[in-house]
Amino acid sequence: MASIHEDMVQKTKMQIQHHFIALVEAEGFSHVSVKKIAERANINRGTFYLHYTDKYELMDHLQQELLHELQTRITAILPKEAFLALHQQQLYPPFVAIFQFISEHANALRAILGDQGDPSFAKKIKRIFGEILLERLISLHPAAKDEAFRMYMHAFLTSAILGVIQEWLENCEEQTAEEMAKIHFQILNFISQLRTFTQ
Amino acid sequence: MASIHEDMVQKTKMQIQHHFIALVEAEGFSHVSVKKIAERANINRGTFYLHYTDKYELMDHLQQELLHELQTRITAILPKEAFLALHQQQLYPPFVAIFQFISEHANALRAILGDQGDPSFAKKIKRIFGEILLERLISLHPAAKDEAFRMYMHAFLTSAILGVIQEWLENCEEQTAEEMAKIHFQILNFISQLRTFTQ
DNA sequence: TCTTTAATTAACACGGTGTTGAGTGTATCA
DNA sequence: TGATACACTCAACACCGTGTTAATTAAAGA
Repeated sequence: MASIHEDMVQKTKMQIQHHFIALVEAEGFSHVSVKKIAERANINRGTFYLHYTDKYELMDHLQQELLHELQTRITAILPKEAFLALHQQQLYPPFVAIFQFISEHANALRAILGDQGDPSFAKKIKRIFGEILLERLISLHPAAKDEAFRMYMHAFLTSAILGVIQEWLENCEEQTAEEMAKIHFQILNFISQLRTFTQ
Repeated sequence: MASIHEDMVQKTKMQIQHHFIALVEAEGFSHVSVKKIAERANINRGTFYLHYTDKYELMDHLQQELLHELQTRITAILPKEAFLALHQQQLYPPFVAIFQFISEHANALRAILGDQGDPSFAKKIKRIFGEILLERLISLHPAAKDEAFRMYMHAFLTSAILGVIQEWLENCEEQTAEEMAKIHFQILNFISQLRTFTQ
């Protein structure tokens, strides 16, 4: 086992994935062709087809890896503790960890969530955010019995969170993960004071 | 003037646009080909190229029309009056008008903003929402001097608003434009009460 | 040494692209 | 009524990326 053949396969796959990400980030998924990937990765076009059937399957594979990693990190968040930290103006480490993960995979995420990316991936991320984090929160509201309200509340908050992440990625992570967590807290504070400012 | 030739051109362009929208909604922009458009619209493929150089130019044209219409409707909103209406639990007509416009062009917007749509269009809409509506609001906050905070606050709110619109489009507008305006108010109320619920 | 396996190479049919040149039908105008 | 202007049709063209195939090379392990 662990033969050099398997190592070779892994190495080739890494090559393909790396240059695929770079190409999607630069030109957008729709303009990426198997031919270009092969040229950049210095492999024969036929070799690509030994590992993936499609550029679509490759994208899928990449997305599922990222989603799975994200999911485990989001699951680690305990809403009560998170809000406790918010009130005490303290950073909540599992929250920071998510921004760190995003920072580590900024290239891939920028490619998928960027201007020429895949809206369906954004939707999957929103679903994960929502299922794990928001359901309990939203259900506290009296209007939450209303199916429509829950649905749009969900869309509002998950889109907002993802929007901030996308903005961060676009700015090439000029802020550190800690700063992003702080900014999120500031935003939540601002929103909860909206009434004061507009009266 | 107003010759029958010009009428014919208009009719053909309408045909092309209509079937283009239907195809993008059904299969996603990347899977739409000029060939398919021509087949559906019952025109010769060559005729398409008499009017547009590309499927990309066609998409661009469609987007610019929608953006321009949206912009005029958003400009009609006066933030002060809007928030006055919010506090008085009243509907603000220019706000409702925007949801009506979206409803009227639901097919095209679903195609462009949907799962297989164009993320760059979403970004353009966010910019319009932000430039016209949010700048004055955000600048009221003490932390607004911080460039980064303004930027992310902007991303947060515009993404949230657009997210609700996208959810509405996905549900094939089961809610009326008035209901959507109400739901937006409910959401803002909920957010401003967040502290209460989490204490 | 012989086998296994990843990758290479070149060729193939297929399908969409964008362009061309010749031709059709209809409305406008002299 | 006949000329002409114009939108559109039709068929053909070279071009490019796709996905598949069969034959071949190179390197590792038994």
